[in-house]
Amino acid sequence: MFKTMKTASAPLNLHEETRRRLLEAAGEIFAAEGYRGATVRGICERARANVAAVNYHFGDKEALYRTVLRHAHRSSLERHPPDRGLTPDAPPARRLEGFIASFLNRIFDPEQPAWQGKLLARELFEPTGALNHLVEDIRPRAAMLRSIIEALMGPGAREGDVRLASISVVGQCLLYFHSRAVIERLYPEQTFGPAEVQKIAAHITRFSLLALAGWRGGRKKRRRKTS
Amino acid sequence: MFKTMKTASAPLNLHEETRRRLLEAAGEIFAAEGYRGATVRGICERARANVAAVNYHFGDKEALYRTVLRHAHRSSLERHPPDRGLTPDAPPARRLEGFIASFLNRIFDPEQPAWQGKLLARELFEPTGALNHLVEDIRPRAAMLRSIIEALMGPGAREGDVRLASISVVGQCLLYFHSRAVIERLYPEQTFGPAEVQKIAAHITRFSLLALAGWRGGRKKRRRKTS
Amino acid sequence: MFKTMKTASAPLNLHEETRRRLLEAAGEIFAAEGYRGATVRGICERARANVAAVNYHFGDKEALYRTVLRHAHRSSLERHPPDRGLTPDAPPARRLEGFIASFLNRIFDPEQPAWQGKLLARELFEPTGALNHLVEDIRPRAAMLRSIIEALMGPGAREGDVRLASISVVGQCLLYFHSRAVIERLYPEQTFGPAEVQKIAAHITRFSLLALAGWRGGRKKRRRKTS
Amino acid sequence: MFKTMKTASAPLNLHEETRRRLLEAAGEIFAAEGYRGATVRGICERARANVAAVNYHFGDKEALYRTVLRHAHRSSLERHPPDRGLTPDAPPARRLEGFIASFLNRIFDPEQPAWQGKLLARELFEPTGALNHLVEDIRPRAAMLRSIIEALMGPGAREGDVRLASISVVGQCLLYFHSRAVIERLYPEQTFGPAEVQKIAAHITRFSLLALAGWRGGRKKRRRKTS
DNA sequence: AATGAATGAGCCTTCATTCAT
DNA sequence: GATGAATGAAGGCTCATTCAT
Repeated sequence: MFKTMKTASAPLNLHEETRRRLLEAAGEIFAAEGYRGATVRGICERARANVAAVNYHFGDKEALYRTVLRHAHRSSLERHPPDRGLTPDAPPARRLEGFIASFLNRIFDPEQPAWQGKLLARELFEPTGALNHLVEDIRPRAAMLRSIIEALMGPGAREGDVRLASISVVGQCLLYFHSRAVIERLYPEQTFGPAEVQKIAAHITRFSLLALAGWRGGRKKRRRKTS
Repeated sequence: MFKTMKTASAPLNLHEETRRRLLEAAGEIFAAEGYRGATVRGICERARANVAAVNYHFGDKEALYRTVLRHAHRSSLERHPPDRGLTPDAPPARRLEGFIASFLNRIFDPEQPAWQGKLLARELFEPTGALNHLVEDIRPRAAMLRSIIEALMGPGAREGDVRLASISVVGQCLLYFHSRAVIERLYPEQTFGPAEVQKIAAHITRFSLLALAGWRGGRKKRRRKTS
Repeated sequence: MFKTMKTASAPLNLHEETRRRLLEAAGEIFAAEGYRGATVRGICERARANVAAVNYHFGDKEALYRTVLRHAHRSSLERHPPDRGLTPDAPPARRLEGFIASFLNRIFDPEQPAWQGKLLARELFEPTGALNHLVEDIRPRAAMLRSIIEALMGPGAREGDVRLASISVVGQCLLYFHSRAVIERLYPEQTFGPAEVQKIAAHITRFSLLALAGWRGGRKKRRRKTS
Repeated sequence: MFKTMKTASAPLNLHEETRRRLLEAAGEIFAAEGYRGATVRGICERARANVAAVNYHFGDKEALYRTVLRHAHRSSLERHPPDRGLTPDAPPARRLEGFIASFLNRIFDPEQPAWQGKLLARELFEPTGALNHLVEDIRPRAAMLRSIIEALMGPGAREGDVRLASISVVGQCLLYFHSRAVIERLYPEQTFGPAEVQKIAAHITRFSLLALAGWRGGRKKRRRKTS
């Protein structure tokens, strides 16, 4: 009985363990060197695995890359769910606040391995084809944000405006993701501890809510004007 | 002396001409394929030069890359001055509009080889030291934007708020630069011709102006409240 | 003794069954892909056996190949006896017809796994010693053909002529075996269904009988001339 | 002057010389090991060339193979032209004799490197795709043979019969090509010096002419009968 | 000065084989 | 006895670089 348990768990664990090590090593190297710059040999070496391990576990280099990318994005999403536990019937302003806060927390999560962000940024800026798969993971969140913004803009909001506004919101967050190095150099006194991140989230939320409120008001006014 | 004159006359022109063609070809290919993806052969072919021309003129591939980067760095901002010719005493709303429009036009300029921005952005992933110089070029533009926003926020604006607001404005623009690939996949119907870019610029301007106006109003209200 | 009985009963059947399946699968794949083109994995997969089964049952890939070759060697001629059941006292023309038809049917037999002949033929390129055994199997059939031809050529036939004529007959048949690929490319409309094969056999038979008849007649004529 | 001659001829010779050595080495190794069994590394080694030489001179392994194959076939054809200098208006019997003799001389040419025949035989029996190109070289000769046979069969010859008869003629020759090893073992006393080859050619010619003559006669007779 | 033929290091991948279970 | 996860040697090919001219 002991034996069967052993054969049923230990080898599986070894298998999974090797796989995990490969993913970890691949993530770091892909992030540091890019897809083409990374070498299967280097990844296997760092993972203390055989040269053929990548092909054995994942098929080929590209499949490994896709897996790493998805893994990074999903683990990040799981640690900071974009809805923050708020149901769709919560007040839209609070939902927006939750969305933005979770977004920023994802970006600045000190627990998340540094390579995950770098890897995602690389793929967003320099797509390799794996982006197509990744976008499918992004799509539902984009839809969620649009529904929040639609609620904030009011019933008469045009689809195009909702879309542009959602991009405006995301853009304010993502700048800290893509251009953090520049911001840190422009404003060295700016730090990104939990308190500061919360402040930034509050700012973006307020900035966006004000814009959206004004939009709604502006539409009304303009309507009155034109009518 | 005779020798240098010889090398400095007609042959030098050819020499320089080849060098120039190499730089241009390299820029386009580096931007399109990335550093690893670009091949020396491909660059030389497009520049109608010899296979050995890169090594002959620049030493090796990496030196060529650095030179291209420096080159791009120089000429990037000349075509689209951030103030769009507006003097500092123009109305701040118009100055903001000019800033945003010039920013977006730079990103989507179909004339300007797209690679210049791309190459600069690549520094964010693979800092080679050029980033520090780059930031110095950015600094005055950031100051200009802050001055615009300060004017829009009113005299009582806190420095931190101005800074965050300026980041909010820039973030809305830069998203189109960093994550264009994602946007194109999420919204395939979205195109980026001159008319659309103008629409986007108008949206960002309006979104930001509304937020800033609300901020001012909000501050007043809150002051009244707190006082 | 107990032990051997154990291995010789039910488990042995499974053992032998797997071995048999491996041989069959190997034969088909070796014939289709060649020795180098065949993969141990592919063979084991088709045989629904473990990856290591080949090494376990046969030692290594080459030993499997040799075994398959020997196997094919044995069962090749049993299905199409060269005399087609005709007794030696049948008319020689009919015996020739039978010989040729059986030869061609062997080549084009859709039932018999094509690989058997192919594997034997491969010996011609990569002699492994099996060729000598193969020739011994061929020898009696060659003798039979010569006796048929001798009968057709008449009593005065010289041994050298009989031999060359027998080669002429065999050559006409074997071309379809060795150069089928070329024939199919030169004459794409040519197919090799049972009806066509029968036509071909009839052609070769007629062609050969006419030649042999002419030979006999020619000899007579020439004798008269020279006498 | 001497210098320019040197630079204009020596490098070219070296280039061509390397190419030639590669072809020679490739021919031998492809013939011995087959397409898959041969390695680019091994070929380059034997040709005392760089590992990349094959890709440099021929593009890839397959292109090298095609070139070698064609080269072997064409050089063989050039040494023994199938028409043997006979014009199409020569008597068809003489043309057939020439065709067969040149075919056999090609097969038994002691000057031709042994690998050329082996290589061709391999490709005929185990096509790799290069055969499609090779067949285009074969096609005109097949047409030539058919025209000879048509002339011998007389004006009423059906196309199908002409084709089968041409295959019969070629088959008689090719047996010595494909199955020489078997013949040598079956009839050890048979040698293949120039005199014997001429004898064989004479036999095949006579055998075929008799068959074709009989065919013509047979047709006439049968016509009379059926009419 | 400028070329382009030639090089060799190194990449991804495949595959027969092994070994612990 | 039989498995299948894991190995490492080797293969074809690419590409930056060199060197004789």
